[in-house]
Amino acid sequence: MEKTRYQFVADEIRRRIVTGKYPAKSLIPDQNTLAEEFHVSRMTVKKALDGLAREGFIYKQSGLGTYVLGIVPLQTISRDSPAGAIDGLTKQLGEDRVTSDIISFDVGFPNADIQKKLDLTVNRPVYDIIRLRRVENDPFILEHTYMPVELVPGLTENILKGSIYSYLHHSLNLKFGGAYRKIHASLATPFDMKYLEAGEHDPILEVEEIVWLNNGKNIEYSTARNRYDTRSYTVLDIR
Amino acid sequence: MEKTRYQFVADEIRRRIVTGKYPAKSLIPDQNTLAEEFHVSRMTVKKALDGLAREGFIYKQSGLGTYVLGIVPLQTISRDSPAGAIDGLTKQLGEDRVTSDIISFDVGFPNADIQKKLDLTVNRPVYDIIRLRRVENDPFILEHTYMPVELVPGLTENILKGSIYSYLHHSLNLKFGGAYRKIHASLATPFDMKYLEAGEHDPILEVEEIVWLNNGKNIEYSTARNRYDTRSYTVLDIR
DNA sequence: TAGTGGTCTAGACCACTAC
DNA sequence: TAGTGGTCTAGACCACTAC
Repeated sequence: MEKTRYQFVADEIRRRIVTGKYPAKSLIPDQNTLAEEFHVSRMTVKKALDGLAREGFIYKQSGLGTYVLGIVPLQTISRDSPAGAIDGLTKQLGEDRVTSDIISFDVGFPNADIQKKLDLTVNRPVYDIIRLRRVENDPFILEHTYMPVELVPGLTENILKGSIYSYLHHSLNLKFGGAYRKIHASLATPFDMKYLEAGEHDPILEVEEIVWLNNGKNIEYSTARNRYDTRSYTVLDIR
Repeated sequence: MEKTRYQFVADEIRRRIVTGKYPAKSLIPDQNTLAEEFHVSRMTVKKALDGLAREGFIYKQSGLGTYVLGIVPLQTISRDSPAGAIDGLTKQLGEDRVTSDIISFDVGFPNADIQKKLDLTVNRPVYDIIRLRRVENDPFILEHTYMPVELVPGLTENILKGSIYSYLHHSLNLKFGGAYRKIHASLATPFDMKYLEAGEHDPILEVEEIVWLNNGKNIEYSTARNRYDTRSYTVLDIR
């Protein structure tokens, strides 16, 4: 797993910004100077800077130069979801802090809605999993997940108690392509009241999502529900 | 405003995907073939395809080729917020359908929280605006906006009744750099009940955001509140 | 007028995949 | 072994900015 040159350049410039060597609102050296310093072509420097611009570290203005952006007030509370959160709660919060109760774990043929969401025909079975994710033992997320059996062979209760995502990544060697999410506020159901210890009139934040692999196949349709006072969802939107 | 070559190529390939000339899940021609067809270099084709991959239209696999992604079930209800919505409600829904009631329009020195959110010192005045945005006359979003006066000179009630964003873009010629958003579910306040016609126990979806310009200056801190049954927030997250 | 970042080229070498 | 996309180069021309 060798680092490419543009990754090396991007990592180093990012480090200089984070450590204050390139202070917020200052101009960084121009692309030709950086190309000389790193012994790469200007195109390679540009590719590194393009990535940093997408991450929100810098902005480039043709004719003027490249500026360091003031760090966005990323006062992300530790339980907030980062923008690109696709790697599951366990990775986000650390393995020790997250545990999962399995509320139900079934297999069946998908109904019309799930067929559409997962892009499956009716005769392809899906897992139907409900878990309560706990953080330091407090109930945190009530997660209802559908996954095509054919893409996730060998799922066991043991895996469900830990991290599905780690199983997908490391054991099945699957790679994510992207996710489509929809965030709602909704009313607490008796289910929420029972498992999330929500009050009758507590609002619930629900994240509904479809996740697909880098080969384009849909791997998951799920809803994740939180009590309104335990979590927000954050998005960083550049350009 | 001439189109660049890679934009031309991207637009044409996007058109072929949308019209079905390149069907979902099929391989599109390789980069060399496309380069020949469009009379451009392979790097230019690659740049076009990189953009389409970020938009979620295709995925590329080294050694194999470039595939058309199945269209994500973008069953985006018309009132949902698209992922990159930064252009204001008026542009999103069309000028005819959106009107605004001005609930309050003040100027003052920013408190500590607003100073931090807008990266201002205390002696720089800010507008403090509360508007009720209506869609086809129904109350829709209760919007509380702070903006630095020095960046938005000449704001009037007339502008507030229409679209602030159109004023920023077309009259002041400002360009957005990005936004940081935080989405919450929260309890209805008496204010929500009065203006959004929310019931006492209706959950509220709140989008809190900081918007900055392409020169890195923060232009807006705002909260936008909706009744839970009128709007979701959607995010497309690639790779 | 000198300096900036954006675009574009023609060619090279690479790792990976399928056969 | 042939074909794919990824990376990288050295150089060119451009529009735009500041002086």
